[in-house]
Amino acid sequence: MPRPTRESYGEQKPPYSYISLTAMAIWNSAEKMCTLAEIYKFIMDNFPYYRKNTQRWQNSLRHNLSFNDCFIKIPRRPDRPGKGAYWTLHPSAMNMFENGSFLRRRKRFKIPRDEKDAMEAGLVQGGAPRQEELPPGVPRDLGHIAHELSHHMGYLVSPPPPPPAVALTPASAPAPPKRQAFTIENLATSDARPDPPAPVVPTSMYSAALSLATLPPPLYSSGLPRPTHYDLPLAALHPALAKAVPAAHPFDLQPSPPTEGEHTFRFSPPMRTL
DNA sequence: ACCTAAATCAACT
DNA sequence: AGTTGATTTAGGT
Repeated sequence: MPRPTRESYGEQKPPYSYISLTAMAIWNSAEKMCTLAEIYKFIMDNFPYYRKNTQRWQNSLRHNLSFNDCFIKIPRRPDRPGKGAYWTLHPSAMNMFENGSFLRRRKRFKIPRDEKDAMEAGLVQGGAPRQEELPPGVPRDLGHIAHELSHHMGYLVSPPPPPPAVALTPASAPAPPKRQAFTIENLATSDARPDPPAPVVPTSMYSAALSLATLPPPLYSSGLPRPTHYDLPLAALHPALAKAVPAAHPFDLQPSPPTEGEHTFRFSPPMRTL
């Protein structure tokens, strides 16, 4: 039996929930976040089944985005005009499919009330999850998901990030890499050569960092003093990722003095004048 | 059979 | 484009 590929479901409904499909679209995107239109496109491009009934399933998909706490809406920056906000995954939602089923999670992901409130009120501090909220199984589960996705879909990673939301200093835009297999390894490292034990990268942390970096000024200045930095719990940061992030983005991402025994990284978005 | 996540329909913004 | 509620369907045990 041939290995299933992204096209192998044909007109049949793929064994993925809308949540799974949406997560795939987000993971597949270079910046680990995308617009509704991009999510639609990803699904339709890859699953012929969804090329019809669009009114029905797209309504359901939107319902999912709003209803599920695992999806976070990132408002579009004014200097990045276009339609709709960006959607990304909540950093703590990475073990959603730990039971190996992409049809139904063991439990619905809900973020705690207080965190939700903090997010809505300040958003700045709330966007960075506290270390202890990350379930221990995160790395393994992420690896599992990536493996599943590449197995089922024969996935290809999209081209490199376009100029990120933050103003770029790029003397050299990274050359468009060849399309690579959709693995955490390839997401994390720019050179194709794996480090020995291939530790799994918490890409969710990368998302969190990027999410903060792309917060529009109104959000991180609303009512609050504008922070000069965030201390992010990038506890398990893969060395390759640590290198990759500053390469693509001009902000500082450096180890800060460990507080309370935990590793955090000081993340300083570039200051912009409004 | 039961529990509850996911899908659907739909009104409202 | 996004939010919310009500209701039905169906996955997992």
